Amino acid sequence: MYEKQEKQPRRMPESEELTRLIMEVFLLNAQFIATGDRLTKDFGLTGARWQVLGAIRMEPLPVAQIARNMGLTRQSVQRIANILVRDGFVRFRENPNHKRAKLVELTDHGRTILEQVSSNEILFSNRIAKGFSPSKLDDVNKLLRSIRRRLESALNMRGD
Amino acid sequence: MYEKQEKQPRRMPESEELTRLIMEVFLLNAQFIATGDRLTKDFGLTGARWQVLGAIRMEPLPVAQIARNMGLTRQSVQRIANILVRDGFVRFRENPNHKRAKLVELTDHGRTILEQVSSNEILFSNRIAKGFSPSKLDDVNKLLRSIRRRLESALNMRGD
DNA sequence: ATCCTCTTGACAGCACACTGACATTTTGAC
DNA sequence: GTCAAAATGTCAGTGTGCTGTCAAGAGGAT
Repeated sequence: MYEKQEKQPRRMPESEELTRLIMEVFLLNAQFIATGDRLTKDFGLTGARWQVLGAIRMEPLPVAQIARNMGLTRQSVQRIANILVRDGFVRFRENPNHKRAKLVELTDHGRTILEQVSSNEILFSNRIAKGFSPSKLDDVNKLLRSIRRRLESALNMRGD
Repeated sequence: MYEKQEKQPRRMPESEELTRLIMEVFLLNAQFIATGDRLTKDFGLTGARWQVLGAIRMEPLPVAQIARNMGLTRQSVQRIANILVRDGFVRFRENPNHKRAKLVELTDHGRTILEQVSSNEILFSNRIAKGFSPSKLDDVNKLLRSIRRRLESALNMRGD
């Protein structure tokens, strides 16, 4: 039917496994996001907003710094930060070191909520991870990281 | 400084590893998406549109069926499908078995482009996966899947 | 001090995915 | 056959992330 087969290159066995891994990562990523939303929605948060709160748990930071720490763009974090201010979890504070880059700081309410979500998250995470070998999980982490490194190198090489 | 520590529950070691795994999955997911966009953009596609094309490579399917196969919502796939029709990669065909659920079918142009992208993807994937043990990748897949299963169970249990 | 560069926040637009609601069609229980 | 339930497409709205562009601020070289 489709006679012009054009000789597709052969896919190596490890490449087939990688393809399955990609699908699994997509599904798992979706599940993690759903879980984060689920753990936070009763507190008037979402997964993304919760992550931003967590990023300033220790110390107030400017939006751009939060973005760098999280591997996101300034604009994405700015959008979240504005919502968090609107909803009272966070406030902007003058930055003595930089007039333009105001600090994002937890309000008392924000900190209280963050502590509660954290408690729930720890209990939930303990339950999910129970029975898995930490060293085996670490092996998985290392392998995933090495795949990611290869992808980053491959993409940054040629025409970005 | 924040004296009311409220006794946070203790996080188990395997839970700490799981937390790192979550971050790694987020980063890897982003990298996969970037890679997909990169492999397709020269052909007038995006990662998401390419995936839909791949879903009907073997046989035309209705939008809702594609969505189920890919783990997405009908509405998301419908949006992509409409764009693919607009751009000439795909057409809607009457479905003899179902008046409402039209079949999404590759056009000649769509199939040609898909073959080219597939060739590039196979070469790229072979290169990325080279040196990884297929059985080790399979182990990783299995572990990720089992984590996902646990999350799905945990979320579907209590008040969804 | 001046100039150039980088950083930062702000605004606009796009891609992708989700939910909710509605009408139409199909399916299945009766 | 009838009728309720499920599936399907459609429309509207939301959340999250991206890019690009612009002006204001900060930092460094001269």
